This record gives sequence, C-alpha cells and structure tokens, in this order.
Amino acid sequence: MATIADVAAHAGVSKSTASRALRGAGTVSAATRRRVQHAADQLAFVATPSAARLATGRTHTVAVVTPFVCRWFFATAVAGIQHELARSGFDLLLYDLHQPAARERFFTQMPVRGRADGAVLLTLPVSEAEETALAGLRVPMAFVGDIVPGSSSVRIDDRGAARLATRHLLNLGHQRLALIGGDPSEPMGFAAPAQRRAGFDDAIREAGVVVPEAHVAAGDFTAAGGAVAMSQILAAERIPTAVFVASDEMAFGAVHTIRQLGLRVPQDISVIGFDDHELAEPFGLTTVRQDVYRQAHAAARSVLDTIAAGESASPRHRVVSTELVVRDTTARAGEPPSAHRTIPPHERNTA
Amino acid sequence: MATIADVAAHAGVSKSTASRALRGAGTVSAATRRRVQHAADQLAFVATPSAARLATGRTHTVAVVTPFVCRWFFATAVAGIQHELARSGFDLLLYDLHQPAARERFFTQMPVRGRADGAVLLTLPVSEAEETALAGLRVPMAFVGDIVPGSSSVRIDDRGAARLATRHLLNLGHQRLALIGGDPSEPMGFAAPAQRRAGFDDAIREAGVVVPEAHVAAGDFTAAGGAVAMSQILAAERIPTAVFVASDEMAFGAVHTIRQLGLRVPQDISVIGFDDHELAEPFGLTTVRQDVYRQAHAAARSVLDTIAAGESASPRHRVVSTELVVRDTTARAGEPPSAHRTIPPHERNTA
DNA sequence: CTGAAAGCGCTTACAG
DNA sequence: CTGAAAGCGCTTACAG
Repeated sequence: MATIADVAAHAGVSKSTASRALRGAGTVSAATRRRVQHAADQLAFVATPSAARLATGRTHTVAVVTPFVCRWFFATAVAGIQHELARSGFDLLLYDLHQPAARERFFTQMPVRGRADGAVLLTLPVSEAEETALAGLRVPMAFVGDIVPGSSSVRIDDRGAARLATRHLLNLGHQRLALIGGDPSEPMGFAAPAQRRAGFDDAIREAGVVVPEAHVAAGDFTAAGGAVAMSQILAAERIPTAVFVASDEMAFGAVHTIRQLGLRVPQDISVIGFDDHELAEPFGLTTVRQDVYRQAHAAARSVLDTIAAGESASPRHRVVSTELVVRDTTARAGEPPSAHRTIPPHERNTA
Repeated sequence: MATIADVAAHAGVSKSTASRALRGAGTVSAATRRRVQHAADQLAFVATPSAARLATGRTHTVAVVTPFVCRWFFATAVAGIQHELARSGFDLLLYDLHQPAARERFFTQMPVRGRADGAVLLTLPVSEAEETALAGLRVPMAFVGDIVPGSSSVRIDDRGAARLATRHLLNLGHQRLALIGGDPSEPMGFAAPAQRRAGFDDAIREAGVVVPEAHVAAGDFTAAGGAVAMSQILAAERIPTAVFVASDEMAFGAVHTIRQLGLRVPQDISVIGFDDHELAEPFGLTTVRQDVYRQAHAAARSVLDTIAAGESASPRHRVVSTELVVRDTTARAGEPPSAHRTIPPHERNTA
C-alpha cells in the first residue's frame, strides 16, 4: 500500500504539496498537480481513511439507526438513505436496535461517536436520556417519523392519513367499523400507531359512529400479528363490515384470516391498509400510500446539507404528503360481488 | 472529549500504562488498573476510533455488500449479519449495489479499503476483475449464495431445492407444468435463477414430462414481475395446471394474476414458490423454505472467526438445508375445492 | 510492572 | 506556489 510519502517522492515534491494537489486544497501549480496525480495513479494511491480522519476529524460516514432492518418500511428507508449517501461519496454505518437490549447498548455505548459525521434515525421516539446521549455526538441528525427539537425531520401526517383511510370506509356507507392498530405497550414506543388511532377516532367521531371495544385489536405490525388481531375481532358477537388496519403488512394477515373463515373481501368485509407496501398493488389492497423512499432520501439529504454547511444550518421539518389508493379490498356496504370476482368464461383446465 | 493523556494524568500514570490498563493488554498491576479505570469513568473517556485504527490497523467493522437492500431476502440477510456483528461489538458498513453504475463504482473505488476488517457479500457472482479487486482488500470475506475460491461461503442447494419443488407438483399428478424463473440477461448476473431452472429441468426430465417454451417465462423477482410473467404464460393456447415460481415474491404476483383472470388457486392452477418469505405463511403459499437469517448469521460468524484467528483460518463452505412447506396453493391435479375454501356456516353480515 | 519514545499516515497552519 | 514541522490520539516494542 503506497502512502502519501511514496507519491510525494515519486513526484519529487513534499508530502504537503502532494496532499494539497490530491485534494484540490490550497494552491498548487497545474504542472505539479499533474505530476502528483500521475504518481498517485501509478502507485494506485488511496489515502488511508483512519489517518485522514484522525487529521481532519471528518469520517465521510453517516450512521443510520433503525429498529428491524428486515421490515419493509425500514429496509426501504435504508435503501433510500444509502442511495443518497452514495451520490455524495458517503459511507453508511447501520445500527439495528431490534431488541431492547440492543437499544440500551446503543445509547449507553454510543458506537457512533467518532465514527460518523451525521445520523439519521428511523421512526424512533427517543427518551430524554437518549436525546442527550445523541446530542453528545455533536453531529447533525435527521429523524424520519419523529420530531426532536434541534434536529431535522421528515414525516407524514399519520393522524390525517388515518382519518382519510377511515373516511373512505365511512364514505362507502360502512357503519360497523373495526380497527387493527398497534400495541401501546410495545417496547420500542413507536409514535405512529397512536397517531393513526387518533386519526381513526377523529373520523368516527365526526361521523357520529360508535366503535365497540371488541372491534379494536392490536397487532405487532407483521402479517402474522394482523391475522391474529383480525381473528380476535371476528370472535365478537357482531362482526364489522369494514376494518382499518394501521399497516399493510397487518392488513395482508387480516385479509387472509377473513378469507380463511370463509368470508369474502370486500363483499363481506372491506379492508383498508396503510403504507402502500410493494405487495399492496399485486394484492389489490386498498391503502393510503406514503413514500418511504422519498422520506428517507430527504432525511439523508438534509443531514448531508447540514454537514456541508457546518453548524450554521437550522433544522428543517418536512411533511410528505400521503394519498388514498383505492384497489380491490374495499367496497360499498352491502355491495354484491364485483363482476371480475366471479368465474369468467375463460379457458379452464380439464386435466 | 477526554483523551488518553487526560486519563493518564488523572490516574498519575503514563499514557502507555493507561492504554494497557484500559485494554487489558500487557501487564498492569491490579491497583493501577483500578485507578486508571476510575479516571476513565470519571472523564467518560472513550478512545477516538480513528486514532486507535491508525495505530492498530483494525477497524472493528465488517462491510456488507448487497444488491437491493430493500428486498426481503437481502434485508433479512442484513439483519442476520448485523445481529451477529453486534454481539461481537463490530460495526456494519453497508454498500448497496442497486445499479450497474453503483456496482462499478464500488469495485473501482473500493470504498471498503481500510474501513473494514472483513466483508460479507450477498448473492453476488463476481467477475474475475471484481474478484481480484476484492482480493486486494486483504481481509477475510464470506459469500452468501456464491462460491469464490479462498473465501468462505454459505448457501443452499438451489438446484436440489428447485427439483424438490417441481417434484411436489409432479407428485400431485400435474403433467402440464410451467416455470417462472429469472431473466438470464439480468445485469447483476445472479446465480440462483439458473440453478433453480436447472433443478426444474432435472425434475421434469426425470418424470418424462415436456414443458413447452410458452410455459416458461422470466420475472425480475418482484411481485409485479411475477404477475406479468404469469399473464404471459396464461396467454398460451393451452394453460398449465401447475407452476413453479422461483421466488415467493414473484409467486405472490403470479397467484394474483391467476385470480384476476377468474381462475382459482389451487383448484385450477397450483402454485409453488421459493424462499418462505415472511408473507408466505399468512398467504398460504406452498413453497420451499430457505433460512436466510441463518445463512447470513453463519456467514458473519465465519468472517468474525477468521478475523479473530488471523490469516491462518481456512475457508469454510457450508450448505444450509431447505425444506418443502406445503400450504394452500397446491393441490392434486383435477382436485375439487378443499372444504375450508367453501362458505362455512359462520355468522354473516347483514348490514 | 511502568515509562519514554517512536510510529501509524494523513493534514494544515506557518514561513518562505 | 511549496516545504518543514507539528499535530491528530492512540498503541507498542523496547528499556528499565
């Protein structure tokens, strides 16, 4: 591995000018710049990151901290951030706080310290202690889905979007609604579930509709959890005709449960999800779309901009719009089966 | 930020012994060790990573390079690696090669150099040039899904698993099979699609069954791609009674297309996927399971072990088993609807 | 067991 | 425009 001393020697200059020439910093004559560059190419020189970092204090790295990398929302967000970072030549350090223990270890040990110039936190409401720990990092941060004073944020209007989803059900004439939301005692303490519940409540209150407790169930934002929650609701004496599910992944499970019990979607029960998961379209799930990739992208951009601008930049708070996407899992209350759900005059197997 | 000189001063020792005491290296008397530790705690000392790296040459970081973080397989693998790394106090640097341009940039610039002590590469068949570029890193590597001489690998028997899936269809009495596989001209050049195709071919050859070209279509391993591929197959003069789809995500799309056209799964067409995606269970998709989390975990472990052992450790090649998981999307050829698919005597809506 | 010194490989005022 | 020197903050032989 060639060092900068090697390229300096090859080019017949000092380390100082070699360094300056390579980084385009300071003033270097065009001729020497060329000589140095040539020497560097010859030797396939590339600066040792740790040495450059120690000297400059900059890491050209951004940390991403997330619960559950493996879930759609977070994986999509990580992709969005990675792509934006790559465009600026920044590396991405990933921290997954999948368990309370991992979360605690992260906030007490602060492995990010000295390893990143900025951080983006995904959907992670932080306690006061955690907030001060993060502040101790003294690097720009952006939050996706939460607002923390002093840091930038990008999010959607969860409450408004949930209200929109619920109104869609109401507008279709449904009176017996159900909700599959989040578990308030969930250890990560996510903010979105409560917001979505509030939006649901807004809508039913406005419509003067009452939802019995038996029609409210909590899932863990997985399909399996949604399936279980749905079966709890369907065990009620009187079952709903429509259900708002606070995530598409749970909605997939809910739809499956309904069908397993021999009921039809949407003829017997309408289902609307939340997210516009990549499988929502192929599955015909009605939902409200949020653009996760774009939110993540914007958060990364904002961190990058703040890094470039130095401490000066003031935090930006952005709200990304959502959109109702009507597909095949919602229908008017009491509607007969739609035409394309019946057996069509298509070629059939005879094997 | 306190430096090691600060804690040395506080403890009344030299930097050398302070360093030794903190890292448990060399020999330090119990008493001084305690004094130093106390001083470090007081000052909330934590070694500056770049300085430690420059001095030792170790980064305590592993790089993960993947196409598409946002797809289930890769996101799950990243989670598996992250969790194993965290247990050993290693950081994870993530590189997403989602586009040919990003891939080329990665292999020419080699951003991993000097930033990681090891790497795990996900499902990425490398060219010779790329292989030598990686070798230049001089760090232990493990591949998930591919074999590269000199590096460890963890994978499944794609060909055998595909054969298994196809035999399941054959065993159910199906004679008119179809295949939704990968596109051989896909730029990433993944190895699995060809292997799965080969396994399919093995099975039909053994069974003496012939599959017309019209019953073979390529998808891009997304649900949308699977849906399109399925509709191409269903445009054939004579449609199949069963289809092997090389990934669950494509299978989801395929099932959707079949149902959209008014045909039933599995009564009219049986569908088997590949992966055991987390949504396969809630959706009742028959498939062959591969444990991605475990493969990733093992790959990370193997890199970590090699790092710990130094150059001495010789590469390990592991093949993780797969398993047929029969659910609701496959049935005997010509089978009538199964009981639980018919309308059951359950409470119905009357709204 | 402990300390002084050199070194890891860069960068950056400061002179010239 | 260029060079000598100091410094970034650790670690590690080498003496003692």
